[in-house]
Amino acid sequence: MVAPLIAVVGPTGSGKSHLGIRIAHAIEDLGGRAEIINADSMQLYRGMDIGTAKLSVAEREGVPHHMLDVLDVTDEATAAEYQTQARPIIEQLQGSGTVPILVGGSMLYVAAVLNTFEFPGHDPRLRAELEARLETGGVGPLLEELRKVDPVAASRVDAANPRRVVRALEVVLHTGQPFAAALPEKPESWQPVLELGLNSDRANLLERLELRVARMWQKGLPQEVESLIPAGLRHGKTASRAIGYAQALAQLDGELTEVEAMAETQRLTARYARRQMSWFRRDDRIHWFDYQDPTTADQAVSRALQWIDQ
RNA sequence: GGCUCUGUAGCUCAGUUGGUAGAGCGAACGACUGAAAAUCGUUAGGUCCGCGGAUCGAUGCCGCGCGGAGCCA
Repeated sequence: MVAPLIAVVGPTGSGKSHLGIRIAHAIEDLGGRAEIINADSMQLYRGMDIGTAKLSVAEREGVPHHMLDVLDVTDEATAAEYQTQARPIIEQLQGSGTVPILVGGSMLYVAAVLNTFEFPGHDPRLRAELEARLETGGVGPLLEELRKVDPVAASRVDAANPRRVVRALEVVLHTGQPFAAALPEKPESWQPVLELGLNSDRANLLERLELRVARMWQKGLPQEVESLIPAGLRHGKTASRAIGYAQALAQLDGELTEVEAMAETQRLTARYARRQMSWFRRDDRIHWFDYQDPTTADQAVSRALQWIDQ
């Protein structure tokens, strides 16, 4: 009997982690087993706890968590790598009758697991070379070259987005195959999944996020960041850009005052939440719940139990 | 009290030798498949501090107010 898959998504600060725990406990109460797979790109990093709102061991209430603290701050996190690691864990749990609950808000990471998609090849050296060329010559020449080697891809990529052009060229030059550069109309599910979404009205979410950031500073985010500097936080390609961490670093360097660092973090967090929603809104598998509604947790839990039951 | 500078989008500021205005950031919305807490696109915002004057025409020139900054007494 293969256990069914559940996912909890939504913008930062909407309470995904706690809902995940609630659902896991509800399953345990019925004699089943459930474990959580983190789908937050920044919670992958060891030592990044306060700024990523990572659940402490106590807060996990005995529910096993996977894909947490698996990277060093100097490692680069990528959705493709995440996909290759998270999927086997999910399949393994399912094989042993344990319900996997994917919890996280990193849009591309969630999609990489939930949708049928294989990332085309990657070549770090070629990538670095293309990025260097972008740095010196701008997108123009790169777009020109892409036009020569793959006209179809060139006409479909977002020409104004250097990152997309670089990736398209990387894929074509590395694989020798044309690059699709466009997604299928309708994403196909990797396997059946119950996707639960947590959100509320934006004004309320913004209020919560502001509080949350202030609390991160109270809990000592700058100190956490300082302790990660010897580990190489400054040199991490992805980790050093994490919202809150970059600002706390700037504060430590005297480039921002504490007030400015917090304000900047609040601003970026709000913007991030919006982008998350603009991504998740398109996924019509998601059943949305309002975190302000006191019956939400119960409703979501019963939905999950129903899903497992069938 | 005197002198100088200053008041333009939510914020910081450009600008118009007089023909009713723009950029960055922010906001709202969207895209997105090996950096996604990334990257990129679209749109909406303005009695150009107020009143009066000369002018065909003022945000711009002149006068008088009001607000802000600095210097001198």
